[in-house]
Amino acid sequence: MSITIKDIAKYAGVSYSTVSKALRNSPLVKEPTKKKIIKIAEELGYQPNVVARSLVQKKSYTIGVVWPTVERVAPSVLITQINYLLESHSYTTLLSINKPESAIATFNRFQVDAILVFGENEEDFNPAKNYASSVPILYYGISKNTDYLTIDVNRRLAIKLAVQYLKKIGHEQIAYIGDMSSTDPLQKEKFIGYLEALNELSLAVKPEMIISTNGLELYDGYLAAKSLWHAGDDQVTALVCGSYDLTRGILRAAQEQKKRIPDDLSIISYDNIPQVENLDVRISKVGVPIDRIAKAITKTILNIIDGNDVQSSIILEPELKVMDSCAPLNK
Amino acid sequence: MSITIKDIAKYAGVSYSTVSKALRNSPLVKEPTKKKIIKIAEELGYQPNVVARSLVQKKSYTIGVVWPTVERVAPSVLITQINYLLESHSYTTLLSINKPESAIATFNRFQVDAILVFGENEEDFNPAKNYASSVPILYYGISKNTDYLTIDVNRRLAIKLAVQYLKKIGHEQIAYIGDMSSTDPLQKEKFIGYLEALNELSLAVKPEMIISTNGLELYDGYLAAKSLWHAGDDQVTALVCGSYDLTRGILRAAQEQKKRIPDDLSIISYDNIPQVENLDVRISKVGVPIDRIAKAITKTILNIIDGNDVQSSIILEPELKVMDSCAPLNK
DNA sequence: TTGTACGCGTTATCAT
DNA sequence: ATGATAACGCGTACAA
Repeated sequence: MSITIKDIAKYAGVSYSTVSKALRNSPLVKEPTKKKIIKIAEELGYQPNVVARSLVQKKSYTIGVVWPTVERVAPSVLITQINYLLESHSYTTLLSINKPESAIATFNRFQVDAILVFGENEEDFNPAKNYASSVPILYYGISKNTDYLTIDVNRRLAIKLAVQYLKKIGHEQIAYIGDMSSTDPLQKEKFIGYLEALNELSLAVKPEMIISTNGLELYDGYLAAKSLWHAGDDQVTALVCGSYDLTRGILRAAQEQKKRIPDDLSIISYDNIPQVENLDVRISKVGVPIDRIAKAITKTILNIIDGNDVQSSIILEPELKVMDSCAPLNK
Repeated sequence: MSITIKDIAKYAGVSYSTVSKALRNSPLVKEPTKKKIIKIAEELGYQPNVVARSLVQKKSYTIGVVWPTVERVAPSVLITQINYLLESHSYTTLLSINKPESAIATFNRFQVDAILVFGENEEDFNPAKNYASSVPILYYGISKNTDYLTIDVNRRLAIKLAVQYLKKIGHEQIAYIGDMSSTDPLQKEKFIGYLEALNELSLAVKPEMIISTNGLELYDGYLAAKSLWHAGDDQVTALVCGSYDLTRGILRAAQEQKKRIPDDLSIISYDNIPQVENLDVRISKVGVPIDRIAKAITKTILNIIDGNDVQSSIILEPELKVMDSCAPLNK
């Protein structure tokens, strides 16, 4: 049985409405009384009951996050940052790992102020289902065009930027390593970016320079890099890689094969996260910086809650950051 | 603005308390009225307001899970199962990725019925801090002995079982691959189990047969296995491995080195999860089966909520499941 | 069988 | 500056 403002009131010899005001730091309470009440509250270990508060305020200062794939490591950095940013705006973040439909229902019953849905493999996900929700929902990482509020990053353009830059510094034999095996449309987007870029730059598409991995783990990248070189053709001078973990694997393979970076091979990695620069070689990276994504999502959520107008479909544009892993090609 | 039982009452031409009873399937309401009310509720898309309900019932039918390490893949299967089991008991699971202290405070304000804390690297975690909580807390994966309610698996015995079995079928050169580099006490426990088993069986401890990885990823296992064989000593006839992902890497390395399993090498892997059997070779595994852990945790939580007596420190004992990856040693 | 009234803990409005 | 009181949505004892 936790203690309430009424307990504090009895203790302090004031009415409980005064306690409420004091704890909310209202100017309608005299300084000394306020001090006294706050002190008592602390002593008793008072914890405001959010349930009662949100009942009267119709606001819970809580954001529900639908997180159906705990298994996937990728967006975890993102959710961590969003959690932090929202906290600094005194919002609490709660996650549900249920299926979107039931998670959204849960959050509705909990009267959260907004719901953030992380996209997953399309199979059991379909925003068109139009989940009944009186709470505004923001979707992230949904490739489909929908009538719903979405925010996402431009993966296609990211890879294009990488290819374009490599061409600009003289490379023409540019390989791509990424996961095209899965049904994940997000991965496909990147590959399309690669193909489009080659086309626009009038570079030939060579099948042996396209390696599809069977996953997004380090080892998958390691294998892919080895198979790229196994062909024995050392023509490849530059490489675009679809994710951070794959890049790590590629570096390991390069080390093993005594390939020097960037002397023998220039590399640009997708995933604009700080970790990329902490690898053995400071790798060039492309994509929307993760903190920019986190900020954009947080801001959008707060806007939605405040009833401000928001674009129904926000696309974040990628940035290329060139580090040590790229060198011009001298023929 | 979501709709309430009052809206339904107006619509159905009854009082709202009748609606409340009908929706709770009370026998005090006539069947036809009940049917009618339920139908209307569905049509209007009524969602009971948990906030109001838990205020009056002092029960939210919600379990808070403190999940400070979204990044770690390991326990994600576990939380998924727990979530499912609790759901089938009509409890909702909510996660917080905040630090334990603030997550616990949050869940207290939300009046959850119980809190489940997943242990993490000890650094910023210390149950001795005695977080103020009027809600019962259950800790999982805390190695330290505390006064708090804990439930955990016996990792040390698990590895011992593996070593003992290998000895029984004739092996004497038994290697161990695991992560001893981190400060994670859970990993250390496993290693201690290995050493104790060797001692008890009067087997020599050979440093070259103990490979410490620098992580728990597939690639770490791959590297470890290679370095084990690189020593050129092919004396090792059996191997105990500290985790599922490491085992996957070891298998890859074995494939590459044309080592046959179990003919050239017997393997037992820690982590008693179904996935282990789906690898190229059906690997023997040891540990507490994940669904048994999930069931035990769920049951304990429900017991705590119902006010039943629970052991303050529950230890789950491991099982060894021998599959294709072990063969007797014929000298 | 159905309706009325009260309380859960809090905030907000009005009166003192 | 402080206190009394009505709401928020729901469940339940009690009255009808």
